[in-house]
Amino acid sequence: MPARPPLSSLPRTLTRWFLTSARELPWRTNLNAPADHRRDPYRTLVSELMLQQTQVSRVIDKFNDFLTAFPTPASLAAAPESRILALWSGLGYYRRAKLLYAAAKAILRDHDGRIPDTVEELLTLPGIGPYTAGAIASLAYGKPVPIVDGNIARVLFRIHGRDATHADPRDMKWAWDQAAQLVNSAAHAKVAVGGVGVGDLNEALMELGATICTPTSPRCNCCPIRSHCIANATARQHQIPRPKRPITRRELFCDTVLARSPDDKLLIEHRPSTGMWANLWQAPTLEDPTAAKPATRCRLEHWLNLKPLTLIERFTHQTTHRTVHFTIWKAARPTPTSAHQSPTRQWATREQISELALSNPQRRILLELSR
DNA sequence: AAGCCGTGGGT
DNA sequence: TACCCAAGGCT
Repeated sequence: MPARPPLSSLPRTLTRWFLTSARELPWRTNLNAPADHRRDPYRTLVSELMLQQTQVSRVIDKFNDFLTAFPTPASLAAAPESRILALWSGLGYYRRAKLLYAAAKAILRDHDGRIPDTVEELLTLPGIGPYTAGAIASLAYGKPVPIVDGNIARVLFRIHGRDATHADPRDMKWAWDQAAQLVNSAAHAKVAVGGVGVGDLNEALMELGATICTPTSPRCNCCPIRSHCIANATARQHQIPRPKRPITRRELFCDTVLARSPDDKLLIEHRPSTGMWANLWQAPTLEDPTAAKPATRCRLEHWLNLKPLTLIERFTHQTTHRTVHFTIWKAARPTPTSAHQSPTRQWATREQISELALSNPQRRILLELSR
């Protein structure tokens, strides 16, 4: 077996691979610019928030729409929150939209509309934790700071052949230390002579994890740093990292009523500002956390003061922590009377509804099942 | 500090 | 199919 090359040569090998084979993504704008101006900080901020726990393929269209609507931090900070949430529809983890909005306001108020360039300042902004702060500082500003996300942790565990898991804080601490060592060696070696910066090393590590060093079936034969990798040398790439312990999903029953008025409007209501799908809109939904089965027709008719109701569809919707059983009911020719009104309930056209913030199941209910 | 927060790609 | 888990952060 050939000896592994010194780890000090890894940053150069990796960044060279990255600069020649990186995917073209809308937030990677100036790959030919100097290393500390390669990315626009605002585009980096928005993309990093959208990319938290979310795959690249899910983000691209949302990112483009979002930047068309809010091209600058000032335009974002000045927008109504409802519009921001609407543009986030379908992305999931909707709290991120609210936090990004709060961050934009703080950037206008405390930083003169400029995205901060230090980890310390970035960490004070809502929605920005250790990973995102380091990502903005290094990717957008070329600062020599480490970052560790799920990808980079996996890559580092495998390179070093460490029997580790993302769930163990000690393993993650170790990964941050390793990432810092790599960044320091790259900064000292002044990889930047060729216009390559520490940001490129960080992004290269992520790109490798996302495209080559994937969780299951890594493509080791395409890997530019295969010769550095202990997991590959010992054929343990499939065992590293160890799987997280499985989560148990709670069941939730949602009974949703589709009510269409004679003038072709649908009844909608606003969800509370906490919990799942916070602040999103939905067709009136009875959600009983203690129920083990759908509500009875009688209870629903009484609840909304609408009858008769007919059952038109059932489906389940999975989230990370829940299995949501939807039962969809249709109200026969309701008239928009005060009986159905409440502070959070109103009638709206399909066109209006299509512009609102909706969860994916409610989008299906209100815009597809209602046809 | 463990649970919570969405959705769909990949296998 | 069912299950893992993704450019995490907040409470």
